Amino acid sequence: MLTIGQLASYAGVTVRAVRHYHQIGLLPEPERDSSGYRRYGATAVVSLIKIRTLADAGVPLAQISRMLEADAATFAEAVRRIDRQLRDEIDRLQASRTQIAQLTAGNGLALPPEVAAYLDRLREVGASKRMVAAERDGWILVAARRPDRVVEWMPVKLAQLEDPQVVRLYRVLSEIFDSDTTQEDLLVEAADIMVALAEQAYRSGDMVAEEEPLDDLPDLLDALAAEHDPRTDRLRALMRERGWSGWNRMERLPEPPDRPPVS
Amino acid sequence: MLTIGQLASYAGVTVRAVRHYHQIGLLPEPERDSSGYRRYGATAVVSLIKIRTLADAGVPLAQISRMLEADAATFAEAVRRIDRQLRDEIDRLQASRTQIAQLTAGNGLALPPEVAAYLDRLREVGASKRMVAAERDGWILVAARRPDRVVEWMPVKLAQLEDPQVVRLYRVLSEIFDSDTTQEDLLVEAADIMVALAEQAYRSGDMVAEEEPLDDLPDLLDALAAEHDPRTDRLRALMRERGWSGWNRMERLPEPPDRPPVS
DNA sequence: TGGAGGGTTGACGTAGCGTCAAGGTCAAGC
DNA sequence: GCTTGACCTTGACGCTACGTCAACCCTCCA
Repeated sequence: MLTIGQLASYAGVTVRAVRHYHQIGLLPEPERDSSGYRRYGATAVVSLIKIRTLADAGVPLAQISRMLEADAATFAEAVRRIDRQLRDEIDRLQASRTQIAQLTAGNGLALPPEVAAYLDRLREVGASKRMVAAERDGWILVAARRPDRVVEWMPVKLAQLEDPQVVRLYRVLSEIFDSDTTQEDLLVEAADIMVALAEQAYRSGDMVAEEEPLDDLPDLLDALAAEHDPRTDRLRALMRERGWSGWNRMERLPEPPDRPPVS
Repeated sequence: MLTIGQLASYAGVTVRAVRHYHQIGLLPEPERDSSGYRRYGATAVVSLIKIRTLADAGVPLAQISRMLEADAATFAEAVRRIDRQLRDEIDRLQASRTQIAQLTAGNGLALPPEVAAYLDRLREVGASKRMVAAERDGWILVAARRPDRVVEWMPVKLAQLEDPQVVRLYRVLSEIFDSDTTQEDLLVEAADIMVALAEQAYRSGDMVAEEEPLDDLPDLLDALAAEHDPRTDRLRALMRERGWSGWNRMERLPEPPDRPPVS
C-alpha cells in the first residue's frame, strides 16, 4: 500500500494535486490506516495517470471524469470540443500579440498611427509638450467614439497646420497653458484667431452638418479641456462674446466633419 | 459629470470592471456626490481607455499602472516581456493541442500506439475484454515508469504471441478471470505454462539482468493484478511451489528486458 | 406617487492548485 | 527512550479579472 506522497511521485504530480482531485471528486478517497493516513492501491496509480494524461492535454478537470467513462464516439466528440476551445484561446492570445506589437509609448498609446503622426507634427510646428498632451487626450476620446472616422480627419488636420494662422493659434495656446498666470491678451488673441477660422470655414461652406452627430462628445471634450486647464473656461467665454458657442462645437451649425475638436 | 455607468459605456467596459479597477487601485476613486454616487470627469474616461487598451493587448492589470508611468525605453522593455509571456502561453496551448490530437479512447489512453497495437493483437488471439483491460492497466504503469523502454519491448511481446504456448496461456487466464468461481485446474495449467516459459527463457540465456532495475514496479504490478482479481494470489503461490518467485519477477534472476510483465 | 432603471456595498464563485499554519506520525540514529 | 527530520493530517487564504446575486438607496418620468 502506498502513501499519498508515493502515489503522487508515481504519477509525477504533487501531493496537493492529489488532494485537490479528492476534493472535487475526480479521484475517490481511499481507505485510511490506523493513524488516519490515506492508503492507495495500484489501481489508484493507474487512475491518476489517466487523469494527468487528459489534464496535460488541456482537458478541464471538471470534464475528465465524464471522458474516462465515455465510449469512443463520445470521447472523440469531447476531444473535438476541447480542441476548439484551445484553438479559440490561442486565437485570443495571438490577437493580443498583434495588439501589443502595435503599442508604442507616449503618443502612440490608444491612438492609430495617423493621429500619432499628427501629434508629432503639432510638436514640430511649435506646440508645447503640455499642449500636445492635452490634444492627445482629446483625440483618445474622439478615437474611442469614432474609430472609423478619426483616420479620415487626419489629412485635413495636417493640412490645416500649413496655415500660419493655425500654427500661431497653437503657439499662443501653448504659451497660455505653460504659464503660471492668466494672460488675458493671449486668451483674446487665441479667441480672435479661432473666430476668424470659424468665420472662414462658415463662409467657404466647409461647415456641413455631421451626419451622425457626436452627441455628447463635444461636451466631454470641453470638460476634458477644463480639467487640463481651467483657463479654457475663459476662452469659451470670449468665444461666446464673439457670437460662437465656443471651442469644440460651433453654435450656428453643428460640428463639421472637417473641423474636429481643437483641444 | 458622469456616473459610473456612463463612464463604463464610454470606454466600452462593464460597471463591475470599473469598480474592480478602483478596488485594486488601478483607477483612482473619484469624488462622490451628495447621494454617494461616484462622479467622474473626462480625464477618467481617458485613463480608462488607456487601461483597456493595455489590458486588451494582454497586459496583466497588475502591471498596467507601472507601464502607464514608464518612459519609452521601459515601456518597450515591458512590451517585450509581455510578448514573451504570451508566446510561452501560446506554446503551452499548442503543445496541449498536439497532445489531445494523440488521444484515443479505450486502449490508446495514456499509452503509446505501439502498446495499443499489442493490446489489439492480444484481443485478436483470444484474450478476453477483462484480460486485455487488466493488461492495459499494467502497461499504463510500465509506460509511466519507463516511457523510453516500453516501445522497445513491444516487438518482443508481439513475437511471443506467435508461440502457441503463450496464446494458450492468455486464453486460460482469460477463462479464469471471466469465471465467477475458482477453477484450480486452470490455475495449475496457467502456472505450468508460465514456469515452462520461464525455464525456456532461462536456458536460452534470454534472461539477462535489467541494467536499471524497475525497483518497485513488479510489486506494484502484482498489487494491481491482485486488485483486478484476487485469484492471482493463488497463481503466485503455485509459481512459488514450482521454484519461481512468481508472476512478474523471476526469482533466480532479475527481471529480463525481454520478459516484461505478463499482466 | 409609483415604478423603472440607475446607483451603493458586501460577498461568493470561477480553475487548479501553491503555500502557509499548526499540529500528529513514522523510521532511524543516539 | 529521545531527538530529529521527513512525512502525513485538516483548514484556510491567495492568485486573475471580473460575473453574479442580494439587499438596499436614489433619481427621474408619466
